[in-house]
Amino acid sequence: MSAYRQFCPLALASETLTQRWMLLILRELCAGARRFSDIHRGVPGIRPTLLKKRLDTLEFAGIVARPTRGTGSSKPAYALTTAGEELRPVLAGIAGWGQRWARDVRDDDLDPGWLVWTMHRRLNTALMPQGRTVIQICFSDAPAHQRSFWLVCAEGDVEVCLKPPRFDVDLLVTSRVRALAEVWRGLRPLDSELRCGRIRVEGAPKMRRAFPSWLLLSPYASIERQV
Amino acid sequence: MSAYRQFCPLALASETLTQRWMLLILRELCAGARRFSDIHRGVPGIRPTLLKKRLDTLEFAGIVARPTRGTGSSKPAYALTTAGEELRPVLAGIAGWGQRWARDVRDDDLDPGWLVWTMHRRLNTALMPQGRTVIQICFSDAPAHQRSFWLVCAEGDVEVCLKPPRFDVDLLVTSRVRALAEVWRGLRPLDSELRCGRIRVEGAPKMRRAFPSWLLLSPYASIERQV
DNA sequence: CGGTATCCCCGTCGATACTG
DNA sequence: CAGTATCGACGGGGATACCG
Repeated sequence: MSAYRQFCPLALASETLTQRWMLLILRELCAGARRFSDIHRGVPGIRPTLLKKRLDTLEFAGIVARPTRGTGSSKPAYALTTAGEELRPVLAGIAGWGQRWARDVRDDDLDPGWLVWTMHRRLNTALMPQGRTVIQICFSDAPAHQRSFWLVCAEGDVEVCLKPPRFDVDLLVTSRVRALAEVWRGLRPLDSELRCGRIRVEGAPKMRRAFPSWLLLSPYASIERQV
Repeated sequence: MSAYRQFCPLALASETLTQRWMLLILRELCAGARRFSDIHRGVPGIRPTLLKKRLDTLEFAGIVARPTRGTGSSKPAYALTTAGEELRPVLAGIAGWGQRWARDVRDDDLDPGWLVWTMHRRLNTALMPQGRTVIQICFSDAPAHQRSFWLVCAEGDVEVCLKPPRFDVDLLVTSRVRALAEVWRGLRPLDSELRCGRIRVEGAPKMRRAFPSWLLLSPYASIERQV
């Protein structure tokens, strides 16, 4: 993207921030992603080549730093600088506006894999039973290769598996993609979806009752949509 | 720009907002521009074709409305909807971040015409003498065709002229482009630039003394730069 | 003033394959 | 895991000219 040739602070900020994929990459970094592959999982549409290029641009702009660079450490990582941290409220502002006013989602936008990936960072593990909890999410209307996902929760950590883990499933959640996505977005309350059967939960009664408390929704779910 | 295919509110908002020129067009609308040519003067780099296309996109997205559309009125105008008004704090957030953290401006970015255009909306006409006040701005290092501009202030209204108006000049301000731009951006105080002669003001003593109070700076001038 | 029409270039991005 | 190399196509957008 060539520059705007204006010294307005909005124009200067835009040069970097409005490049394609940039805000989504920053969203992942704000959400705590540090490794290349984790950032990529949160922005699956981008090619690795381009992701690398964007990360280099962010580093050059002083928004991202690579703490381990040059240390020979085997764990490359990306981190937000102070300038990057200050983008948090900016992104929150854009997202908040999007929650209120952006277009409706199309079926195209409903990527089940991404839904699970973004959910996995917003599970209240503190309320889960001791030890390991395995939740299987089954999307009844998804193509075979992204029908089922497994969330393995242990010691406050949540891992997303695309194949059945070797552990027993404690809770099976079945739903169409859109139904769960709309709950996630705060457009419908979970309990009403459970009551009318659009989302079903199977497992031990204790687990089933606790499930709604585990599921933290999108950070913007509480902002009321205007359109 | 093709869509991101994510139902994240940030992604949905980005689809429209991160299109090239979009934020600058919205900046002009937020600043009060209503007519096509006024928007264009604030974003001189864009082609009319593309500007029209972007405005249509904004209208389609519900951010801009055309109150006179279909009325046969001869004064076409663009206006922000409620959704558009709610972008104000979002743009202010991005610009505020830019003021603190964006790259330094290059000589390329120092368009004198744009500086005058953006200044003309931030003149404190209430403090000016009754009747008409004409300020000539002369950029000593600018190419001939954008060396001089005239601000004609009358009845609370400020007009930018590229050619000498038929009225006498009350105040002549001479400066290099960068010097005035840096004052505008809040990087240096005006009075020190006046004292050291990097910016010179000629005219009746009363006018000369009043001038600094007329010149409101960039809305972001008071935000301290961090880099 | 407020746009259109047309042409064409070049940079961006996507696809695929490969590597330390 | 964390990228790199190479290639090709597309389309956004820049330039110029024109119109009601």
